[in-house]
This record gives sequence, C-alpha cells and structure tokens, in this order.
Amino acid sequence: MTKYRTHTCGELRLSDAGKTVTLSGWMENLREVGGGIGFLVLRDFYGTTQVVVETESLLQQVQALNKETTIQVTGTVRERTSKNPKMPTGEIEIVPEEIKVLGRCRYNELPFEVNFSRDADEAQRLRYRYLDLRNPQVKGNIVMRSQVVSALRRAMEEQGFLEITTPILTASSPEGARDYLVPSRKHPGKFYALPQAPQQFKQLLMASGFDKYFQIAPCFRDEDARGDRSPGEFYQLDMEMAFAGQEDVFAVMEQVLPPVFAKYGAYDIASSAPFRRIPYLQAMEEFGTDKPDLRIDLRVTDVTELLQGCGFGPFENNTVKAVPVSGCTLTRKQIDKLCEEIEVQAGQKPYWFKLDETGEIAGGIAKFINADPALAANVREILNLAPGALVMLSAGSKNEARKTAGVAVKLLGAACEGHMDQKRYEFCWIVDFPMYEIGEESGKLEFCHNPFSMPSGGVEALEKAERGEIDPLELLAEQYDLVCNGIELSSGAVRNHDPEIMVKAFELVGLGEEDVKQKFPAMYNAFCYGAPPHAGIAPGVDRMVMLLSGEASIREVIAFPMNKSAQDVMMDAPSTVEQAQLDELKICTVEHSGQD
RNA sequence: GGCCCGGUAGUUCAGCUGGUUAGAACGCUAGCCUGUCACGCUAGAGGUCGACGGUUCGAGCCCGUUCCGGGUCGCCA
Repeated sequence: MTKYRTHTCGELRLSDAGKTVTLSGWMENLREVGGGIGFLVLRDFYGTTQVVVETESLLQQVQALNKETTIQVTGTVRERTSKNPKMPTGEIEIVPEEIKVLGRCRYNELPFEVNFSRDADEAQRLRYRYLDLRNPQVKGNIVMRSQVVSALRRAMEEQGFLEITTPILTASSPEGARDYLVPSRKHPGKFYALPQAPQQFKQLLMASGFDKYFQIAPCFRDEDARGDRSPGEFYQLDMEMAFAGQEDVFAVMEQVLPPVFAKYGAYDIASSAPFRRIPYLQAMEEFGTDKPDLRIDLRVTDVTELLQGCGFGPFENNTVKAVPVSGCTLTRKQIDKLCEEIEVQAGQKPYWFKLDETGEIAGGIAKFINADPALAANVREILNLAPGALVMLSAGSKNEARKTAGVAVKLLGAACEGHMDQKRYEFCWIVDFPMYEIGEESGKLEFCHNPFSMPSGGVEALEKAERGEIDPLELLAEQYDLVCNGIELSSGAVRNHDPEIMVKAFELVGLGEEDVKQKFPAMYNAFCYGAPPHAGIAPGVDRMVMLLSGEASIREVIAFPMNKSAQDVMMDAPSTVEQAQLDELKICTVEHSGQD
C-alpha cells in the first residue's frame, strides 16, 4: 500500500524534531536565498510547512517545477535556526532526502496567484474555482459551511426531528417562481419539475403521521440572481412539525440557531430566546422594511402632516417620512454620496437637512422649513433634534416613502458612528402578515404570501370577510418571517390543514374547490383523510452561512457557484447536447433567431 | 427586461483637455545573493487598450452599436 504521508502540513511542532516524516501537498513557493539554499513552502488542506532544500541536486529538481505542482517530501524534522512565530509550524522545517512529483502543474503562469485569488476577477475565479479554493481563506468558508450544516443537523436531531429526503424530480407547481423543467423520456411531451421547495412533500409527511421532519433541502428556482441570492439552486434547513403552532416553531428555532451563530459566526453574540416579535405593519412604519436590522437604533417618523404645505414641491399631497440621526458628523460630500446610494437602492431621491452647531436648520431643503419659524420650531421639537442632527426625508406614495426611508435607515446606520452595534447577530420574528393584498397588476384581491397559510381566526374570520363585516385586507395570516441583521432568513407559517378553510380562503380571491383540487391535488386529497394541524419554516442555509462568514456575496459560501447569469463557467453549463439525446426525448430544437 | 458601474500585459490596476515609442505592482524568464518566510537586488520578455462602426490630421480617451462581467430594480407564492 502506498503511504502518501505520515503527517499533514499543519501538524508538526518542535517536539517532532528528529523524526523522519513524509508530507504531501502543493508547492506554494520556492524562495532561493543564495548559497545553494532554497526554502520551499508546502501546502495541504491543513496548513503549510517549510522544506529547506540544501543539496544541489534537490534544488535543481525543485527549480524545474512550477508552483502548484503536488509533491511528496520525505525527510527529517529539524528545529529552525530562525523561527517564524506567525505560522503554527514555524518552529520546524523539513530537511528532505527525497522529493517525488505526484501531480505536475503544467503552467508556470497561473490565472491568478492562489493566495491573492480574492482580488482576482470573479469570472476568472469561477472558471478556475479549483485553484481559487486552494486559497485557505476561500476554502475556510466552505469548511465553516460544512461545520454549520453538521451542527444544525445535530441540533435538529436533538430536538427530535427526523431527516427525510424528498423527491428531486417532481411535478411542476402552479404558483410561485419559474420552474426548472426536466423532459420525460417515457412520456414524451410531459415534464418533471425540480422542486422550488419541498413544501408540499413536507406537509404530506405531516398528513402521513411523521411528527417532526427536517431536511437540508436543495431548492430550485429559475429566477434572476442577487448578491445574496444565488441563481438556480440553493439549500434550506426545511422543517415542519405536527400538532404545533407558531410558538412551537419559534421555540425550536430559538434553541437551534443562536448557539450555531455564536459558535461559527464572525461575531460571538447572538440574541437569546425569545427573539423580538414585530408585527408586519409596525416594522413597515418604524423601520420602513419588513427586514429590519435591529442593530441600528434609527427609526422612521411620519411627518406627512407636519411638512404638508411647507412649500417644497415633492412633499405636496404625498406621504413624507423622516429619519433623524443625532450627532451626525458626515460632511456635505458624504451626505450627497449617501443620497446617491439611497436613490440607487430605493429608486427614489431622498431629501435632507441638518442642524448646525448653533441649532440652526441648514443645508438641503432647509430654506423651506426656515421660511416659517413656527414650523422650524415644530420640526425641532417633534423630531427631538439637537445641534449636529441630520434628518433624511423621503416622499411619495405610502409604499415609496416607506421604502426609501427604510433604505435610508440601513445606509445611515452603517455610515454614521454610534448608531449601529455591528458585532452581533440580532434575530427577530416579523409576525401578523396580511393574508390578502390588492395585486398591483390585477387590481384584484390576491394572496399576499402563499395560499398554504392558516388565516388568523380561521374559518370564522374568512366568513366575516365574505359577509362584508370586515375588510379582507385586514385579515391576518399565521405567517412569519425570520430576520437577522436586516437579512430575511426565512418565511414560515402555520399551515392551512383544513380543506374547508382552504376552499373558503380561495373563494375570497374568486377561486373555488375545483381550483384547490387542481392546483394542489395530492395535498388537498391527503387533508381530506384527516390531517394534523402543523407548522414549519425553512431558513436558507446559504444566507445563514453568508451572515456567519461576513461575506457580502453568497457565492463566497458555495463551493461551486454559478455566475449572475446562471452559468457554470467551469463546467460550461448550460450547454448544448447531442441530437441523439434530444431525439430520444422527442424534443425538436427550434432555430434561434438571435434577436431576443 | 430597465437603470448604474466596469472591460488596458498572465493577474490587479494607473493612463491628464484627444497628441511622440501605452505605464506601475505582482507573476513569469535569466543572472546574482548562506536563514528566507509577501525574501532581496539587477536585467529581460510580455499589449488586437472587449468587438465593430463613426467623428478627427490624429482615438485607450469622444459618439453609436454590440458582447462580456458586477451591482441594483422588476422577479423570487
């Protein structure tokens, strides 16, 4: 049997001096210092070890090798005369007797230098991801992800959950995101779909009598990417529990997540149970978003009435929101830059003024407020302003003004000192989501989130809405979001397990029993055979690891990510296939015009 | 699909108001260097300035079209 190594490149210490060892790894660097001496840095998964090449023949041998060649070094561990306290193996070096090439690197110029790969162009990194991943920092995120997934698994199992895998080839679902379709060879013209989430299967597991289910579940959605959303596929910690409600789900997550975040995260403080609960409407009013970052102490104030008629055009007949920031030291230039960034992210221009050292309102739209001394005094009092305060303003429809203010809170919190406690994980639950909304395109009543959620108040509430006793828009759903540091980790809900209530919920949006049966046949049928009340949630694994690593891009926590255009440039996917494969699937290719 | 930013040496970038032979750092090649550790020193090689078209006496720079990458909005029940 070939023994490639006796030790790893990260483990030898001074106490090992004198031992004969064999190490295998990548040749990271060769430093020749003259006099026939060369220092070779050998790297493997576990670390780096210095090999000191002192004989002419060995030096010639390694001089001829390109960096990143894999080699096997057999030699003696020796105490270094000049130690390097910066590296764990810095007290020793290997004096080699034999160096064997295991895998030659054929190129003396690499697409980028391994230890600086994070500075390289991202397309280049993804094309040569196997080189990129040799960088210990890049690799570290993937290692951490593995540890986090393992810890989550253990924690869920300790809570009595059973991991059950569900089908990858399944049926297309009628709602939600665009599906990835897979043609069926045995049934020409018909398609499987990759699951957008195991939603229906986990609910069917509940109907089957499994009590607590979880899965690190792959999910597939054909939607465009974002910095925090990988295109195509992602993973969720999917869970569902029977005979359970909102509080039961909260309790599980509040026990499972904080220890994992505190242990593996970049910050070691995570909120403890119970997480703060914020009703949806309150979050929208106070934070201007349903994804508040609780580390920021800034809040949104409605100043619509206060500033109506101040003479500033954009405020007339619009909702106006203010975000006061005390003790703001931003310069005029920095404020302008921030406004630009708010405009990019919110799609709407913000306005501002500030209080100078003497307490005078100055800058931005100050003159409209100063025009009326009584108004100026009111503004100061209502917003509780002291000298040095900055006030960011937004105006527009209620939604626009809120959203812009929300972006302002997020960016001001990050930009202004003393308004954000950065080094912690702050969880919160957003609760009491509306069940229905008026669709922007249709102008009609639609489900706000998903039709699987149980309406608060059950069938009675729906009937009241049906009889016109209450506005359907006021109906709430037993639906919740889990948010951490301004990032939505998950939606979840108490599910609607009662076919009667399901039909009633659909009737309010102009659909009926036939629609429910047609859209969700398996679930509807299963629930007709006696289903337990159940609830669940599915926090995104990629998002969580991204938060823990402190990375700004989700691609940094995925071993082999796709680019923004949903391509794997390393594997060249998607790609064309053989005509024979298409023929077998009875798929005709259509000549592409190239114009669309 | 809309908007914004970018594309210059193997890599990361600089390049003024349009003006001679397009620069730097890292990497690479060669030589030197007896303890380096992001080793150091000297020299050298390396460019279709994303592509196409236009304006101009003259374009890396200005204009148009297009391709590629990233961000953002739409989208993501």
